[in-house]
Amino acid sequence: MAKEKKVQQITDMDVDFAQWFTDVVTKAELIDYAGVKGFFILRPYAFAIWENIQSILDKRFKDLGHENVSMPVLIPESLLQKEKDHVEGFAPEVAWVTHGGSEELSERLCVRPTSETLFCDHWSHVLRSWRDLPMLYNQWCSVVRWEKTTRPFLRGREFHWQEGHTLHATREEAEFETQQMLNVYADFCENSLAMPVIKGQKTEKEKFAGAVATYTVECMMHDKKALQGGTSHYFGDGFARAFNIQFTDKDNKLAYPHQTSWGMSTRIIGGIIMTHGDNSGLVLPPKIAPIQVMVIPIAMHKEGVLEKAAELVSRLKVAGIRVKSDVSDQSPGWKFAEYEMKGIPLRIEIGPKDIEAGQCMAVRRDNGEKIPVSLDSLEKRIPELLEEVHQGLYLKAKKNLTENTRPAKTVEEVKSIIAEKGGFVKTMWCRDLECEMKMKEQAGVTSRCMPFEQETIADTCVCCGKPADTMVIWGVAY
RNA sequence: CCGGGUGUGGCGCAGUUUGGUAGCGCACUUGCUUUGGGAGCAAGGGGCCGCUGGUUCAAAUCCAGUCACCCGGACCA
Repeated sequence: MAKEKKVQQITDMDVDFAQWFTDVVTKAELIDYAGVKGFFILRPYAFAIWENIQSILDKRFKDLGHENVSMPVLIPESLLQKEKDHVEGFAPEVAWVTHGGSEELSERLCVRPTSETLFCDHWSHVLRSWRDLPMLYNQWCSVVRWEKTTRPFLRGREFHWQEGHTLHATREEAEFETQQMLNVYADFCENSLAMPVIKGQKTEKEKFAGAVATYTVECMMHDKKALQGGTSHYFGDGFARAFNIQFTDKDNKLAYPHQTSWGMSTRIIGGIIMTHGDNSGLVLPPKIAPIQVMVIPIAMHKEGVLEKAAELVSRLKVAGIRVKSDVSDQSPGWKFAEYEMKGIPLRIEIGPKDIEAGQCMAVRRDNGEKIPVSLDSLEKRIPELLEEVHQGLYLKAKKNLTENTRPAKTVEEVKSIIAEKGGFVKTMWCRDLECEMKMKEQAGVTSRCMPFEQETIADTCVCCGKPADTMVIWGVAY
């Protein structure tokens, strides 16, 4: 009976995945819709997740020598225009500011969709010598892109992200940086978010506007669609030339620096939800969960229960666990369901019977397993259990990715795999844009990436049959 | 941008066909009893029926317009 009531609250994910997602983001109190289409309020619980993501990434960036800065929110039109490919890529989806107060501006200003042009303009002012390099900058901010279709976390007209921008003396250094930051994202996804990734390079068609090369970590969601987890671009010196960024090198010659940028956004929270969530709601990976352990006292009115619960909380806090207890007068069953909805990785039940037995009951959110934990070993067992939840989530997601990535040799094969099973398809490809377009038209898939870990599926392109030595992962993307 | 859907206490909805005192469930407040999977009883509070105009003695309901959001598609680093 209780079960029935529970599932009535949110749509079954196997019936309507999109509706399930909407239900979860609202019922777990992550977002609220704002007054303007495509703008979302990140409620405290969602922002706490983002802050945990920020603090882990920010530390890694700084450990690698990056510094945080803040660029303006507005870009003059003339500045945006400077790099041809870049403006072509972004102009259709920028928001314009045309008035200051009641006065029309002499030049319209766009709300930044990304900050390459701002960094470039700044660097053209301050860069002098090879001794100034590398410049390793990052900023945490929000950007605006006037999307037509919007969804919480996945596609908003405003979204929060970090954008790293770096400037290097040589091509080699910049390329190294690009790969290094891609690896930071891959490691973060796998070890902090329990989301397995495929690392690879984007095709010409899918690469960033103005980049020489774009790299990505691609994730597979529970519904087998693809989500880009993070992205890292190598720019060569194209932007430097367009913005006239030059430095005097060791030989006293003027040179153009090589540039990178890389980013991860709040979209990854959508990825977390769609990777780990289930029909009871959200499931958060322990490393970024705002509350890792929720202590629920049972039969609170009984002597000593509340005191014992408070003792567990303070012991776990000292042990470095993000822990809370719920001593409200809701029934235990209500609390169980509530904190499952909110995705808290571990629940601890403590009642008179437990106290008598010198234990508490830990319940894993990922698989529902109930584990008696001796109160003596609390500080040791709870972190272990959190790690086990992380592993459990990772392995489940990995299994989903592996089992739903299939090789194919013909377009027909791709088409039927996508139609019948979904997921990723790996095929050989001749690198021709025409074949890539055909895949979209005929099979409804876009290229996700050319994985670093290449395999030989066949000798010829899946589409045109010409000789091909590049393996591409195809899929339907968010 | 195209198609579909929805706007009624905080949330979810009924009421609209056939105009006539604005209702239900959850949530909220107070009290008592409960507490190992969404507790029970009792008493309460809370509404420009998205907005604008029209028809009418009378509009949540009919008509016209408009706005917003959701879903799908197209589009989109």
